[in-house]
Amino acid sequence: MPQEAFVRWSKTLIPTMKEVPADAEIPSHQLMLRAGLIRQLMAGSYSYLPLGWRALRKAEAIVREEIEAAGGIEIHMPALQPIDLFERTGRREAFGNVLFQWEQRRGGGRVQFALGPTHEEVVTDLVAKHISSYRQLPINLFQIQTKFRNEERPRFGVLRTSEFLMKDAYSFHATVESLNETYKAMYRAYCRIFARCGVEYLPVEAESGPIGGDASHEFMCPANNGEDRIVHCRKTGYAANLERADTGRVQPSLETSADAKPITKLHTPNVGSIEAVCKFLKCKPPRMIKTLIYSADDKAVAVLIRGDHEANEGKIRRALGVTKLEMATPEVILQVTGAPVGFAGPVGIKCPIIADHDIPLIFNAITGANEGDHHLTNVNVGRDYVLEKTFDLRNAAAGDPSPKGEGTLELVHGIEIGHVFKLGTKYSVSLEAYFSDEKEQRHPIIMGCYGIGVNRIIAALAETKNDENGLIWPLSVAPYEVVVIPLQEEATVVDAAESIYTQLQEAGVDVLLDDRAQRAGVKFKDADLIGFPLRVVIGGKGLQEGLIELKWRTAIEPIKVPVAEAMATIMKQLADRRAEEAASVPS
RNA sequence: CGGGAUGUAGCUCAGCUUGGCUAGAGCGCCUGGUUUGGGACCAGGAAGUCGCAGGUUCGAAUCCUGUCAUCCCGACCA
Repeated sequence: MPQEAFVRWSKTLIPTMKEVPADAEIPSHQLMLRAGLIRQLMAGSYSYLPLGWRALRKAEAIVREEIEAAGGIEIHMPALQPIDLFERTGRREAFGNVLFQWEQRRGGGRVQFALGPTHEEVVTDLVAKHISSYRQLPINLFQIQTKFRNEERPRFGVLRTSEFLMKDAYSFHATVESLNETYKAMYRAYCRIFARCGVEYLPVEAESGPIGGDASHEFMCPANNGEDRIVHCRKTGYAANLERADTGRVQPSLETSADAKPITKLHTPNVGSIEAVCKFLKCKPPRMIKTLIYSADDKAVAVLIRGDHEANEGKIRRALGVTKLEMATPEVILQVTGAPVGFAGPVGIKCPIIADHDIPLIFNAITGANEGDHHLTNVNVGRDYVLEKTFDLRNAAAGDPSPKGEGTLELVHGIEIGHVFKLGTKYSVSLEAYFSDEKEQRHPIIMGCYGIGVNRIIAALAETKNDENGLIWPLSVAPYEVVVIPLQEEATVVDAAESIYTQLQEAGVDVLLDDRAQRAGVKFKDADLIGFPLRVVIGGKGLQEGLIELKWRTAIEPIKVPVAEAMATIMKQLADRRAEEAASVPS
């Protein structure tokens, strides 16, 4: 961070709040507001005040350093983009309402604009125009820039906003091997970035699109208020987005159990949902077979899922080998089941059936009777319905075996702070970014893309690193590393504080002087709330004994040092703490 | 977009059920004084078209209708 004019509390804008604003619910939002880091303009739009902006810029600087070390070349592309580019990649429709777009008069005509939600189109177009030979590849271009997304529902303070700072990098390659190499380098850079910022992170396997395999990883910060759900196995280290996670189960026996009770039809008037049936029959959802009717490439198919599980449409699509999958209409359901919605079951249904691995394990199951207002009980595999094999068709759940063969999965919430993705040639083909190889053969350029939500690094830190007194910053991204607090307004105290403050400033330490005419309690409370890593207190009493006081935000007790040794001690402690933080950064 | 809640001073909120004089409190802010190592005290003061519009009424922060905004749950989220 560049050296800047001395900053005194009284000359900057740090509007701390004693009370919790009514609109903020989660800790990061409340604390960032109370500590005076941000202020809301409207839903999903926040101003970054001096402290918040400083933290954000420090995180940004770390991101820039590491991406450059990984071979990234910084550019800056316009947020304002022609809608035409999104038409060409089909993403105008894919983004839908998320894309900010409008039409405006210009010259004699009308132009259609969009605000960039991300820059695959713009960067691919740029590369298409200027790269034509394998000799120019690979190249890795990145920028740190404001992105715009018309989120249907911005929420959680600064965690989900319609305008945010993103580092987006795009790599271009002649070969998949080259892509894999850059992917690995960026993956490593991401680990270093999050470690340096002091934010906990967990790389998880994510939906990978057309390339498959290990083509996509999300970097999650485990947090109770995170919007994403991930499964994690402590024993094997397996971690994946819930959408994507394998469950590690195997196909069970499809034979009818010997002591199966005879099948029985029950009258269940107006009781359609799983919940309602359970209440009516006084049973638990794991004994129910949920029969979901889908239209798969326009053909009806029944998907059997245990009552307490969630169907995973991606897995169903893959098991069926279809591209189009949607819930069937009530008409189709009536046709294949002979009953209104809510009473479907596998027994006697007039369409193909596929079942999740857990279905045959339900002994004496309860399911719809394919007849209005009726359910069947004691339904058993083999005797009452036949399956050739079973599939993994549902979201993983806590307690499932890890796909790595040992250990069990647990479910945790996470804040997505980064995403690396092997794109392949989707954008290069649609935007005609081709290169010629050494034999003059033309190929679409192979791409990777890599995003980091810089605001989310700060928000994730605020969300996960705090205590009842306020925020707790690591040195690396703290708005200021040190706050110097003179407790009285007597000249001796003020002079001593000014002296330390000036020396720290000259030594390159990021320091703020709390020169307000406030009582000690107010200054201490604010310092804790904001979470400056180190607090230097100069008070009349201590000064009489020739002592000043150092207190780390994370420490319980302060350290008292003679004035003459203060600078040396502070510098030493800062160096130690920096080394400590650096030790957690992977090489 | 469906469901729920809330809009009164910079912040937190009371007042609204049962309409009635000049709309209140605490914190913050300004002035003066006393204080001074963990969100001080006393005295005085500034600050609000009660979200907005319409309606009912002699009279509306309060009742009715509409509208806007914000928050929460859900749907959505390259």
